Amino acid sequence: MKNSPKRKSLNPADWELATLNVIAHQGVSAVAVENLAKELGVTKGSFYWHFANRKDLIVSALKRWQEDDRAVIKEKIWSIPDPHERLKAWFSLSAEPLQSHLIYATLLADRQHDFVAKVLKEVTLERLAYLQKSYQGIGYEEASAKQQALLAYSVYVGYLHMAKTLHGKFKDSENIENYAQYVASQLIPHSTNH
Amino acid sequence: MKNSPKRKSLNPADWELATLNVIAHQGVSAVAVENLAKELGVTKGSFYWHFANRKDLIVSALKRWQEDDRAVIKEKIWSIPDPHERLKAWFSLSAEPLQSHLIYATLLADRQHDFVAKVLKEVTLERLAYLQKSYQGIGYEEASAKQQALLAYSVYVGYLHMAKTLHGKFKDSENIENYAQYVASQLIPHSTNH
DNA sequence: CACTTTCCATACGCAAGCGTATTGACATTT
DNA sequence: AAATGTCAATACGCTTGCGTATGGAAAGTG
Repeated sequence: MKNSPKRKSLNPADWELATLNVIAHQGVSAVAVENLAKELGVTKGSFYWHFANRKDLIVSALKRWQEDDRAVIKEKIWSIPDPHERLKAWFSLSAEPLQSHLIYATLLADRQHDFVAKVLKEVTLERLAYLQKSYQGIGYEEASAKQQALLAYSVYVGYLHMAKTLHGKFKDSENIENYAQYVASQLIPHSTNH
Repeated sequence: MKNSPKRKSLNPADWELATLNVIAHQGVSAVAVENLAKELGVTKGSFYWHFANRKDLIVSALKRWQEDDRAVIKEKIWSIPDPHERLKAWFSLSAEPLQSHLIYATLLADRQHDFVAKVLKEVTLERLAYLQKSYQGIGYEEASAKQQALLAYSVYVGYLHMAKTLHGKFKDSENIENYAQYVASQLIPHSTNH
């Protein structure tokens, strides 16, 4: 995991990415500047040149994650015009092993920190709004679309945790693609308009 | 939150319950013996008489939680003979604001610690097995009952997190009972045998 | 009343981890 | 070449929190 031999100077992005990596696998509380420094092949002295303090780093990293994630979803999901296909794409993407999912799941854990809770709430509400819109697009009225979006999103969140918690018992015995198909079939009513 | 004026001697159970309380609201990593001691009106000296170390305390507390939770669910859910009613009761219980739910949700977060992961996996597999059995009881064949159980359980887990993440925006605007009803209607097929 | 158990207080050592201060190496600019 | 800016190393202080050592009070027990 070390750096390439010929090291150029580090920039904030390097620290942020390394931070997101730690968050994804060990949570926010495991973010330690001295460890990160070691991982990046430098010492604390470097860190405090780029960032004011630890919180500054984490907030910056989360901001980066939020923006990147928003961009990906915008491009891969919300760009799809047909709401039915869009929902299918959503469930499909949910099953992909992206680091972004890992981070989201971990943040759900670390929401004790207020700055985490803030980002989390924003992202969640944003996604729920889009899901709701999609369901409205296939014929649900506003209130029921809201409920259905919440249900669908809960499945997503639950899936993330199950995948981690069950570890082997899950990925191996059940075929993930299979399961994703099943979930979609249960949560997306069969196309009504074509 | 202090103790009653006339304090009797503390026993391990007192420490375990206080620990579970902290876990429910702030997570495993927030369990600090000196804080617990202060909360219980004593000092560390007392703690290390009852427990070998911090990990010992947490493991004991989790064991207690696991046993208590198993007992409650066994009594309130698995005692119901009709599988259809049993599933309804499950979703109903899931929406109740029990501390046990809080703890479960928090443990999902703190599964970085191997001893947490262990308990978590046990509990989850146990619950999944029972859910699967219930679905088989209403006519699902084994494989699809397994998938459906996983789906239903994911909704439960997702719900726990949504409730926390969305905070006000959830409990207020939407009626929880309403939502629970809706979820049940989506995840339990209408009774086929009566 | 002695004596032992049980429970707790006090004081200490120690490691992890944040943040600061200072100095230095290298590159860029003037 | 000198001066400045950029990035990093080293050393230090400080807090939190775990675990240990030891002594003491209260309650039971003979």
